[in-house]
Amino acid sequence: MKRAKKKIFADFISQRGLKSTRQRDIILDSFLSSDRHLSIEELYLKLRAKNPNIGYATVYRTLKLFAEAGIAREMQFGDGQTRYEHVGEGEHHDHLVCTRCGSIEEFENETIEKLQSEVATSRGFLIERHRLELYGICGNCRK
Amino acid sequence: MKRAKKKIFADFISQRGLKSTRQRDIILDSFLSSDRHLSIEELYLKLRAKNPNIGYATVYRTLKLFAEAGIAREMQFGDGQTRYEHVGEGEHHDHLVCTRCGSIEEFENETIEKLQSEVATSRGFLIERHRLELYGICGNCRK
DNA sequence: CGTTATTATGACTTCCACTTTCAATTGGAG
DNA sequence: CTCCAATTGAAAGTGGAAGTCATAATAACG
Repeated sequence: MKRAKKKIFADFISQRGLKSTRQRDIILDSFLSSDRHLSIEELYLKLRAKNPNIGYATVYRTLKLFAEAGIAREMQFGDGQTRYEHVGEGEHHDHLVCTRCGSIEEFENETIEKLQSEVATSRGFLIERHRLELYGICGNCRK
Repeated sequence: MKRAKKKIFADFISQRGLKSTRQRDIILDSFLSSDRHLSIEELYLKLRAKNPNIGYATVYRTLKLFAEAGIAREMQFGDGQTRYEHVGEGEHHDHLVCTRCGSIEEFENETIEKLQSEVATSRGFLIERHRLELYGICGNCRK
């Protein structure tokens, strides 16, 4: 899995005539071995712990590259920070966001997707993407 | 409807020991007679047309008050601006956001809501609120 | 290999949408 | 009418995103 994404990114880099650098490798490694839904700031701080001389702008730009390469996806959960989640193979999923501990779980539901398509179609609307988030208290916090 | 909301806000104001001011009245009027999903900036500009001496900060703070009073709701559609929509009586609805013209349509679908509850329940998650947005091209733009 | 044309990096600046501050003003209870 | 807390608006402050630019590093060529 990690190997596959590194391959994808390497290919992306060469196809675009970009360069493979130590920083990009470090950032990619760190991103791939992180929780899903990391913010730029969080990844930046995590990286700084081991690499005191890596810049915020580099993390920011590299994450954008990951998104362009298709191995990451930008997300907004209303906390004012952009978060990046790992992208599987074309899969899409929705989120359960805990308003107490901030944890983010994922789920998929085909029936919901189908109903969404129906709503859109009946209005002549062509869906490009969607977002569905349920905010509340997660199982852990309710115990 | 407008009358009812004015009443709600008036009650909110007095319950909290706040004051009724000319600015708040003007802003409330303007908000109630506007399209849904107005950004602070949009409402501010609309107000300035008639009242050149009303401040951005006042509009900003008043809109927050509306949200606290329960007559408005803050929304984010990824365009970097916070929008306020009118709140009906406890109703909730989802959105179709056109990525071309920026228009925002609303829809409701009970079956989807029910499925959401099922997903949450099966995970021990307690839903407080949710957001469902379909992004794409609206019927008008497709013509 | 060494050179060179590019691209990447990181410190710093700018931008933007709020958000807060503060001195002057204004409701409204008594 | 008085007095004081609440409000206002201009301006300054914030935080995260995005841009700038001189320096450093990489890939490709000779």
